[in-house]
Amino acid sequence: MNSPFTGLSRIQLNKLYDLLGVHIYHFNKNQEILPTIKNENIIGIILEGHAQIINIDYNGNEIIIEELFHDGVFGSNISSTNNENYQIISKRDTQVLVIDYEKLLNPMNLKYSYFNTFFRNLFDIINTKFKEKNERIRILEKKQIREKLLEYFEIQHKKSRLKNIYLPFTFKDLADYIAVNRSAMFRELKHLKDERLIEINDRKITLLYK
Amino acid sequence: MNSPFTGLSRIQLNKLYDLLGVHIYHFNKNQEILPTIKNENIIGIILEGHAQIINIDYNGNEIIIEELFHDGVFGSNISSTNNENYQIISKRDTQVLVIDYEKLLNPMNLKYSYFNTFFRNLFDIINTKFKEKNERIRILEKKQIREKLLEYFEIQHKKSRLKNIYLPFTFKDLADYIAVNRSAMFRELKHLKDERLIEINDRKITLLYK
DNA sequence: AATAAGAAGTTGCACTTGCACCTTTTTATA
DNA sequence: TATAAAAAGGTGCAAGTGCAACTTCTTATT
Repeated sequence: MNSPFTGLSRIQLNKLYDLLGVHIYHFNKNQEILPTIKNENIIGIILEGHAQIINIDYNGNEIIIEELFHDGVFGSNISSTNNENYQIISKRDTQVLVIDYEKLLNPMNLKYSYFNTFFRNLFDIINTKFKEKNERIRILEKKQIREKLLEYFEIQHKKSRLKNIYLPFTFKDLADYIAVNRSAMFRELKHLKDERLIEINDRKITLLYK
Repeated sequence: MNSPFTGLSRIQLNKLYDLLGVHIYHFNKNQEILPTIKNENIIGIILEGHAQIINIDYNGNEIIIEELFHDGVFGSNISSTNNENYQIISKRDTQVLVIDYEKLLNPMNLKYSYFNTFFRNLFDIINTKFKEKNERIRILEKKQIREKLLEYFEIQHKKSRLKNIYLPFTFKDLADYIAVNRSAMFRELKHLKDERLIEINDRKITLLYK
């Protein structure tokens, strides 16, 4: 259910490609994706590889907005990519499928069952992304680092019901994700450790209060 | 294009209601909407009135997540409402149309052109909301109040291309939106005024640096 | 295996912010 | 139109945080 192509046969997939007039682009490691594919509104799907949506503010700070892997969906209307301050960078060899947004919304498409399947999948994926954005906002709304961390733990805990949280990225990335200074975050993590609320082993965080 | 029902005739609308087995609920001012309508996954559309999605954290602070007016769309998968910390409150007499999410995603629906029109509209609305969330994240990521304000001004300015920004809500709401202390925000607004970067008249903010 | 690059971890200091607590002004409601 | 409630505006102070500047540890890359 996490792939936009779930429920489509190989034949249907080819028909879909024809219908939408898709293009497939190849990128090497550390290439900028947007300048190649961007013409007005598009939706991109990562067929293979790994890319990051990165925001660069006017101080030159880079913030990872989103990680894109196999079947990851991005686009001017879906992700934060319709702004000059955003880049998408391939982190290794990456294939990207590009669909024109206008072609996607052509009502004529709706005659074809394979399109409707695809569109429904896309709808579901975007809803999932939406939830993830809301999760992040819930964290960012918190005013203190401690509260942000505890909210992050809370969200992860509710997903797995486990006391252990395995960071899917580095602590530096976590600091970026909750939008605080890395050193200040470490200081607060130390406080939480000292108060025996958490334990940290590599990227495993154990919630002792759960 | 902002209504989920754009492009549908009255007859088609009734067919759509039948197909999706919708329910319409009425709320008076300051009633909680979710307890009445919530059973698992739903999508709600405000037919008339005004409601707010509100988050209440463990300190009892209320944060307005979203304002919902005529044709406003919310739901467990679309908005932040699938969490016990969220409430939707009607701010005046309000009519809400409720659709079961599972029924919405029934592939059989796709045979009907009026459904496909509706679904396409919904897709577009959710994409718009997605953009709005990303805008807010861009603000919340900023570490300082000044930077948050300037980012907020920047986003509003890019939309209208005007030097004047008209706040769609109170300054208190703005403080909540950018997730900072109200007094601290006022202090920073004062600094910006003193430096002659902005002027404030009621809810009109003039950007003197543009 | 050597070197470089990045992540993890720590600390002092200055600046920023949240918070509590005011006053004044505006808006809503009996 | 009187009264209450909410918003706007302001200030001192303590606490929290960003930032710079390190060291140590781990992971890539030649």
